[in-house]
Amino acid sequence: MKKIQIKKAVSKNFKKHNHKLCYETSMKAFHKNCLEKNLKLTPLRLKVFELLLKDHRAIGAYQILDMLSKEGFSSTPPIAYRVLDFLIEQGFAHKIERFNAFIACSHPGSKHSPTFMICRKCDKVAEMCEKDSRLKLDKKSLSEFQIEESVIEIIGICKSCNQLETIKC
Amino acid sequence: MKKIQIKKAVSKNFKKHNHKLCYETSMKAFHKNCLEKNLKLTPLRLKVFELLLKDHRAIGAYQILDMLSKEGFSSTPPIAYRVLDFLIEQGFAHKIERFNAFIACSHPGSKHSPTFMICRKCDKVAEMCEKDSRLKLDKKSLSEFQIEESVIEIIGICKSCNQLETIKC
DNA sequence: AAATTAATGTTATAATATAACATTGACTTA
DNA sequence: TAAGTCAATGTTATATTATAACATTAATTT
Ligand SMILES: [Zn+2]
Ligand SMILES: [Zn+2]
Ligand SMILES: [Zn+2]
Ligand SMILES: [Zn+2]
Repeated sequence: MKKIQIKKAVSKNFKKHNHKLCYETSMKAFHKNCLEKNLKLTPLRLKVFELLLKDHRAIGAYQILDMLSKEGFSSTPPIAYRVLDFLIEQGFAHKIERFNAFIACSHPGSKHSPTFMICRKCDKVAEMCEKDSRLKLDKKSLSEFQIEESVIEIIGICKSCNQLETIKC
Repeated sequence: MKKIQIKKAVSKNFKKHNHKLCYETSMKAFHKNCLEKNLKLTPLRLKVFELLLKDHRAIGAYQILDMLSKEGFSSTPPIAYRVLDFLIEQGFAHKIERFNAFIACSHPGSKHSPTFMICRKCDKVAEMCEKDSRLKLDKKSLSEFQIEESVIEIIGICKSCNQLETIKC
């Protein structure tokens, strides 16, 4: 039986959608990847990843610590930063540099340089897939600089927030 | 008499070059812009801009404070951050988000979203001009997100550092 | 000159992140 | 299985980056 995969644009993150499906798909991929790469999926790592998946919003390390504390986990700074390091290193999460905050990766499994769209009204974040975001650099620059990674963060207003604004007026 | 402007690629920032010329050109533009926009070019602002222009490297706020202190300026954190805010707001400087550090703008005069190439060996930074860096986003994303600004930071190894490495081997 | 505002000065503290070392628990391997 | 090893977590302390709030000074306007 063939799986039919309906490809959804990243902009769904900004709208109402079946988030349970998002969550479950990501969580399944997380489990699968950890198994394949023989990475230890500990309760702490699982919990932090769960928090990062909550609602397409980036969260700060200290917010994570608060939530860990409420759930009975130890919650001193290194606890959060170490798990975040692990998740980022393994390609399961990203840091949003602009906001010193963290979010689950939407295309997990290998390290990559993401492009984010970030709504400054609702704070929701969408990670674009590579084919939807291409940085075109001029030939000379490319020849003189060996690119290793990139930070691309687009800040603006998502359609939902924009429409709300229009209605208000 | 027509001015002949020899357009230099940003990659010059990574190489030996006539930096006195860089410095003077930028400083002249800073003075001119402040005059035109009726902005107060105070000793403090001038000094901070000067520091940011030093050598195509981004510097942190607390490094700036150290240097201000050595030059007899007051040097508590708000001193630096306020001047940096002014310079960024007016389009004379940028923050490199990835490193929480600041650098003079290479195309000053109006606010814009820069693209940086940053060498992780020598820490030198080059701000690309708009025509040399274009972010191509897919149509759907563009139609569903109103872009206001972007952070684009490319990290890698510059040609000079790369050659040094090769020679070493 | 008085009033107003912009810029700078100052004190305190918030927010983000890392260093260094201790403990625990799982996995080897003898 | 007991000893040894190593990865993960726990803990304390501290470093780094940034802002809030209010005071003073200098420039500009009235
Ligand atoms: Zn969702
Ligand atoms: Zn990703
Ligand atoms: Zn610029
Ligand atoms: Zn270099």
